[in-house]
Amino acid sequence: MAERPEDVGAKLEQELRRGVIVLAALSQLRTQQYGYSLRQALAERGLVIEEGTLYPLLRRLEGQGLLASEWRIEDGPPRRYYTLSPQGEAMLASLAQSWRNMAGIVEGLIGEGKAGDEQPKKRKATP
Amino acid sequence: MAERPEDVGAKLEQELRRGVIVLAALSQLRTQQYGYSLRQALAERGLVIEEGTLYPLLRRLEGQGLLASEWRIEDGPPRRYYTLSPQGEAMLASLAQSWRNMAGIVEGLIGEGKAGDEQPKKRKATP
DNA sequence: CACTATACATAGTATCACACAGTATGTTCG
DNA sequence: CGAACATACTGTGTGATACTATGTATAGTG
Repeated sequence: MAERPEDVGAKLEQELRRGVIVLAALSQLRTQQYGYSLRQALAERGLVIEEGTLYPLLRRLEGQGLLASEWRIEDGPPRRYYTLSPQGEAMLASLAQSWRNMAGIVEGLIGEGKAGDEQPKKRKATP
Repeated sequence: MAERPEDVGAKLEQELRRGVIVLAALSQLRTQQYGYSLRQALAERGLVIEEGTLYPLLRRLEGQGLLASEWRIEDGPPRRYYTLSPQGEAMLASLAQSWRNMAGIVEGLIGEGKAGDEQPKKRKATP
């Protein structure tokens, strides 16, 4: 079965989003949030994450010690509020660093070749 | 079992790399390359991809019609050379666009909160 | 009360990077 | 020559995880 190109594109874009999700979530949890509000905050900024993705993610990150959570009751229904733990902050800093590094590499990759356009280096047969 | 933080970090970084791999490979295949040389080219630019990842990836991308390949014999052992197909070029352009969009979002996310630091918007109870 | 938005949770599926192992062909050097 | 190493590709198995779909419950609204 030949896959439709728009499916392929969607899948690749999803993969692109995938690696970023954790970083995005952590970055927003510098201020305390509950899951639903976090999801909306991210969506507002252009990053849509499904509920079935976000909630398990938050539990996972908490299990890894990057987040701390507590139930709280205020206006509406009980909500589970999350914040960065100290390790979470450290991880966020580290991840942000990795991201910037990665972004630099990718920028270089997709930028080059427009001009330049050198051919692939042939493995030297007789040095 | 508590996961060691460096494992967690490594895994997250890997996830970060994951989404980028296809884009990186496509970007380099604007010039014809074989698998091994592609791997080296990417490694030189700071993106290390395992063989067990890259080779299947190339076959997959070819299966999706994004790449064209041919065996060729020159100096050394037979090598399978890959290049972008027209659809591959289109996909590369599209993905690069997605990437830039994503990069902008992430940049905004990790940049904000340093200053600013507004508290989480409370869902208005009475709209 | 029915209906919608909010809020969280879980089971099941599919995808995919990587580890690991294997095959085979150069190249180098004692 | 032949042992060791780099090159070049292939294949299997596994673990992690994003998403779909579905379920539960509460709060506000007509």
